[in-house]
Amino acid sequence: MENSTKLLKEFNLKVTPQRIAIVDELYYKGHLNIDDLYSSMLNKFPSISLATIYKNVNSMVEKFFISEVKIPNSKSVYELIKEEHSHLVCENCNKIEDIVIDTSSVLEKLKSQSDFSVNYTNVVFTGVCSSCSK
Amino acid sequence: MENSTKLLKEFNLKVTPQRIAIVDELYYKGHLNIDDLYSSMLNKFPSISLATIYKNVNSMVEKFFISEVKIPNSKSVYELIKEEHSHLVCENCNKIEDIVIDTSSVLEKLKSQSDFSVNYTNVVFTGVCSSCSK
DNA sequence: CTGACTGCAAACGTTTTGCACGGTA
DNA sequence: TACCGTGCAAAACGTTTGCAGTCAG
Repeated sequence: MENSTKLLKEFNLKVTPQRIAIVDELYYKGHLNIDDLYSSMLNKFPSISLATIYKNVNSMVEKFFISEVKIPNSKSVYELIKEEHSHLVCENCNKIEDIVIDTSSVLEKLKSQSDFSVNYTNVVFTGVCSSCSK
Repeated sequence: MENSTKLLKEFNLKVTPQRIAIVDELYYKGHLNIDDLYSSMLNKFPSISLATIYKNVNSMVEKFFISEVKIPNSKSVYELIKEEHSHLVCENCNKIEDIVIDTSSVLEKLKSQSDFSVNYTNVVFTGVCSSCSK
């Protein structure tokens, strides 16, 4: 069975061709906003509705299968949930990369300064990617 | 001269009673979303328009006087621009606190892993604040 | 005095909803 | 077969725009 089908079942989402395509697209592209997703889906399903995109994205978010990534000064993108990671956003080409960075040193500092108990650490680096800085 | 008036002038924003009130409110409350800001303003200016809030917030953002803070799973809030800092968001009471944390250790790690050149580091910690965990 | 700001209403873009139909389990 | 997903159209929502009157510089 294909990977996307398996994943959808694991997250208790009914398997439809549209959903498989959304998962495939997120898998290959990594980060997509609603419009990108809609454009891509239109290639495969010329009569797909934007409402279908929204409904599916929303139910996938609810089931913690995908997550919304809020980017400063830009539209939100969606990505498949995986290991906790940070994001690199290029101001020049707008590309978003994932990077797994050990944030324990910052968490230690926080613990020494505050009584706040952290469940989730969100880090977004904005700057210029290696290909753009060449 | 009051503080807010002075600040508005420094940022080349014409001083109006509505703008002074917005700055005062942001100064005292720290972080406010558009609706909170509108509600507060309605107390002082019963006929203020939402459009006025938007127009002022937008021009203040353009002049780098205030900034939008995007919070995972929640509405954006606005704050006066000051020293770079991170945010603590309580999942329980939704309060947002500022915290100045040294993020150089994470930047060092990033530098050793990638060629990305960082201009701005955005950190949001989500969890439970000290008063809620009591 | 001039240009910018305000408040109102209309317009706009984005997201959600209701419904009839079709597909999945 | 029963329920859920799809596509369409309409509705709802948040934000922006245009305009006439007013105010700040």
